[in-house]
Amino acid sequence: MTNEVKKMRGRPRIFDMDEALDKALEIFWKRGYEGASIAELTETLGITKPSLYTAFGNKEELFKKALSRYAAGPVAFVSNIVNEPTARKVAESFLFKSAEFLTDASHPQGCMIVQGALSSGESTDIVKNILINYRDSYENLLAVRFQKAIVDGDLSSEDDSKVLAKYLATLHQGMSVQATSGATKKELINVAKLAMKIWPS
Amino acid sequence: MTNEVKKMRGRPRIFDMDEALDKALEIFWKRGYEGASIAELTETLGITKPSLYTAFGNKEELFKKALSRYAAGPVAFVSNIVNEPTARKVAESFLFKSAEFLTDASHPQGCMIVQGALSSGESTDIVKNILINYRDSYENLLAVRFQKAIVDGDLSSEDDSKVLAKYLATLHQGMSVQATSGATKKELINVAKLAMKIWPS
DNA sequence: TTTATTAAATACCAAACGGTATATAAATAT
DNA sequence: ATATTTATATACCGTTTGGTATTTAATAAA
Repeated sequence: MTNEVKKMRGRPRIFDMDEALDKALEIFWKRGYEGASIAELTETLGITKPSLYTAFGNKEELFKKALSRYAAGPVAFVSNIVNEPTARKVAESFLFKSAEFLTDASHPQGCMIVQGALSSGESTDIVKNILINYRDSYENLLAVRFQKAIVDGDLSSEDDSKVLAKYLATLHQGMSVQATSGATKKELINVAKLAMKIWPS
Repeated sequence: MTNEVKKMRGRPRIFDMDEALDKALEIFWKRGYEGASIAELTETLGITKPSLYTAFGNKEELFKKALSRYAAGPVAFVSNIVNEPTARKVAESFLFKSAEFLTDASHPQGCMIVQGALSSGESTDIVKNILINYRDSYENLLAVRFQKAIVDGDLSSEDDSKVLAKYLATLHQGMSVQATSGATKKELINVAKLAMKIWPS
């Protein structure tokens, strides 16, 4: 029916926005929000500053878009984890997939949502809070899933879904720091195995 | 014998270096290396830039000195933890004291050694590596202690001292991120309690 | 009292920061 | 063909960055 290629009005963009966004994502992932300079971004994307600004708004907007792409791409697996049949499988999947993902050599080590803006100047408070919300959000996803497991009888009513979720989130965030510092996949898997020994059922 | 007050040669320094270092430490702790600007540092210390530079060298030197002070002061307890009588007490002490320290309202939340320079520009690679070494160093302190515990019969020969140490270090680093993101002492203590359930002996 | 030494205060530096004004080029709509 | 729209490229903006040259003040040694 309608043509796939939209005929836009003005001069056509010379670069692919999604490809550019992927490159920007990699810079932000590696450098953090503050550590990624517009200069490095434009060089890596192969475009000029005005092109970057007309396409993405400003640095903060670009970061937000790269972050959305990160959430929908590399770490999309987290959202699916809650579909595992048991709470134990959810926890295992979360820890082991984290260990693998965080040390994967095909992209920067560690998690962008964890390290994107931890300690930085006052000017980055907005970005810092966005990342805090993301972290809270996936921790909450786990907590809700474990609460359901308690109702299902999969976990005991004496288990604390929120504490279990925070335990996993804490491990994930710690593993992210470890990965950035050079820890190997093997080491993190061993940590994950050990961590799973607390699992109640 | 020798006088306590050294009579220095030139014009006397108008400020106390240790007090200034404490203030600098707090800024670096809160902002990270990159996020702490010379402007904020001089304002907080109440001294001018040339005074800061003659007293401490440059930003990197000041950071290193603040970091030494941090290691010898706020987190000195970590070095003493290995003196606990059993491996279990070492682990408990490490996790519970971390939970308390990281959320203590009397100073910035989280650990400077963890968050001082995680993701940042290329120019901070030296500082990044210094912090990695600090983290490796205290993880190693724990590993050595647990190896001794294996020899003592306090831990089984089937336990892996390095994995146990990395497990604790990972939790500490994760708790640091949690503390910075607003987690309470109570929440982190619950995580620590849960984490201790894996303990082999 | 002079000299040497060290710190203070003011003013300044080049470079990098995020961001834009201006002009031009390339497309569609009329 | 012309007008409109949007992206490009070049050059520029003020601000902030970490760091200093220069002068002056305060002490101890000679």
